[in-house]
Amino acid sequence: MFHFSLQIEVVLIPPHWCILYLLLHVAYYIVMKESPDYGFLAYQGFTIPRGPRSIRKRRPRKQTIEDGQVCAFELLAALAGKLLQESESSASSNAEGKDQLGILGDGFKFEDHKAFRSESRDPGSCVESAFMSGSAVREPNSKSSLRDTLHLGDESVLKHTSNTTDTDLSKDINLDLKLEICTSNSVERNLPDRMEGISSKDGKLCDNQRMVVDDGLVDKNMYQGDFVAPNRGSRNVRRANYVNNNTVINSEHSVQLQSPLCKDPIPSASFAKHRNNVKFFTARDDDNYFLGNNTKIKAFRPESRFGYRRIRKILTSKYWKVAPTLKDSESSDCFEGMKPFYHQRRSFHSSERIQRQTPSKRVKLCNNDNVLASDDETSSESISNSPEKGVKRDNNDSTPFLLGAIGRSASLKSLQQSGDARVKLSIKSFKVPELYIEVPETATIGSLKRTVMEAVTTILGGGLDVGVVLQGKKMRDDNRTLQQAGISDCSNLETLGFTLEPCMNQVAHFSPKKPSPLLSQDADQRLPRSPDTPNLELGLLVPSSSNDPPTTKIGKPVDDKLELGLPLRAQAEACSGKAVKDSKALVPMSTLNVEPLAVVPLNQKCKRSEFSQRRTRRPFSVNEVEALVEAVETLGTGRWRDVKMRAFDNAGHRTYVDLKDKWKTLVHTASISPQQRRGEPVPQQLLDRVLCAHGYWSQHQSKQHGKHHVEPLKIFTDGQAERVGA
DNA sequence: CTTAGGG
DNA sequence: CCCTAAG
Repeated sequence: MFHFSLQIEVVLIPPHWCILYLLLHVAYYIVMKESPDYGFLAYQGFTIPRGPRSIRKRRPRKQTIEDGQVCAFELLAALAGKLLQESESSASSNAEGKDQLGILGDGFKFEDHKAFRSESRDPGSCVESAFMSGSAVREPNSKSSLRDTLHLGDESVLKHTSNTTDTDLSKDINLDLKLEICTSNSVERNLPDRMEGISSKDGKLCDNQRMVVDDGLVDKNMYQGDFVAPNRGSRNVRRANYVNNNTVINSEHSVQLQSPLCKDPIPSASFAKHRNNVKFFTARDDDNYFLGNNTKIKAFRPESRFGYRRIRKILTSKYWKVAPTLKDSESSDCFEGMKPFYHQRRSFHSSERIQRQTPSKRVKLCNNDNVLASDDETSSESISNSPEKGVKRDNNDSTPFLLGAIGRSASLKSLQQSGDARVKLSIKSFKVPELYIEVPETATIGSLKRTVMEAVTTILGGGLDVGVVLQGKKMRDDNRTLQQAGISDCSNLETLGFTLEPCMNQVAHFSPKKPSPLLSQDADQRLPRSPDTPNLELGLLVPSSSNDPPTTKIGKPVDDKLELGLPLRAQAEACSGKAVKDSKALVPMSTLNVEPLAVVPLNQKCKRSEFSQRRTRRPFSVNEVEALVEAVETLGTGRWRDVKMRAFDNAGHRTYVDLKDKWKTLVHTASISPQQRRGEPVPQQLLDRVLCAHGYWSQHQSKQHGKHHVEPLKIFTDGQAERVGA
């Protein structure tokens, strides 16, 4: 049970822009709760508990601590976010959004790695992978360590919202963990990994602290990320650099954290694969923090673009229900990449499945007593929140520790300025991908902790994408504007949720083959699919406050813009190149797709939309239809895969089955009277072509492979079809 | 994994 | 869109 929360600002993009930009100011806090109550160990079987049955039973954190056990793992993970802000228009609006996020600064605390070391007492383990909160470190016995560490509270949020300013926003991260214990398991390995970071902040948290994470699993290679933590108030940021080539950050405002490079060389070819570049940075001045995440995880088996469905399937149906033995060939396949991490039997897996996970409970960090509160509600949304459950802050305000639901609350605001509407929202928590952990029964609690930590760090450090869920539906189309998705509608904000999920590079729209190393898959996904869009450039990266030099978070010579911008642009270029290749490349559905999502009653969302979630509906735009028609005219109706590649190659969604289905409906649509048609009207001309092509290919049996090349019927247009077909 | 169809 | 049976 991890509680993970963060705050995100979503900037609405001008209507016609096809890019969805999210700027995430993310602070991660991960806490792992290992209280015996969990019963992880209790499970002998292969089934894994979905989550803590009863969190309430858990003992207060402090107690655990007292027991001398590591109560929680705290992890500061960096997550990347992309933000686009239009500088010009934003200028005016910035005033409002200015002090929005202060998350990182106060929210996190980094500790000395010494503490960690002290922590590692596990006989068998070399290093304790647990993260201790700063306070904890200092005062191991302190019960309130967590609390201190985390400055999470509604207050901050509120302040934030109110733009009061420097308030800290902190978030917690909730993770649902599944543990699988195999009796037959073998020895665990301890691979120390460490993440080190420095965070600065003016507030309560110690500035210049650094965090060291020891992750047994992670190899040096695994984490080759840079974590940049925002430095809000501190002038001096101290930077710990364990990484070989770390750059030092001198920026006053920024701090850079470098993720762990382990000294321990753990030879594993597989590790090489896991490289993360995580950037965690924030800008202090304008209060805009950017989290850049450049991570790429290959741990997961690459999924073909066409195959995401498969994964989905796996995740969704049978597998997820069955407690993950991972015996499944399929599932193992999916995760196979992960295995290398754990040499022997130890392994953890994370998958999208998580998202569908049901009844997982969320644990929230609580106040002074370090109590963990659980949120019973379906994991599905970060949306729902239960402030009431939260514990107060140390301030003893009665303010609930946790923020309200994501998007919910006053913090949301949309204003129309300069024609640019903005949506502001805060995210209470992120859902993190499910983790599968396998440890021997004989493993010690400490090793279990380490294992979890490893898994968590691996996941967080390397491969998460942010998912957007609206009304229980995943918003998969990154090209869609918030407006189009209906997010602009204030009333819907409550149903807006975010998830962290394993990245699926493969699904990325662009350069699926291999994303540029610089780019994070994250970025990938968020990039506008169509290069055509003039606005691409804009979108990318203009930091919300373009004027915020402070954002220089990156200590490197490069300024933040560069940091972010370059990669993105590069990618964009790549894309465009590709696009060029595929003349059929679809034009962003942007303008055409106006169809907002139906508004679903809030209640519905709770309804475990989490698991059997249907893909979000993405009506085909006219452009897409045209591309489809064109492709079918050329290729015929039996080669959907080819059609897909030809015209929708870079449309991450849109499987060939989708195309086939669409064609089916198009044919139907074309055959009915215009009055009976619904949805975005398809130009009659296109429908005519549909009929022509349909007729033509029906006769030519394009589907039959035996057939030789049938002439594409590009020739016809309109009325000529008949003739040709004959 | 693809196709083809039904739901 | 989903799901599945069939290549």
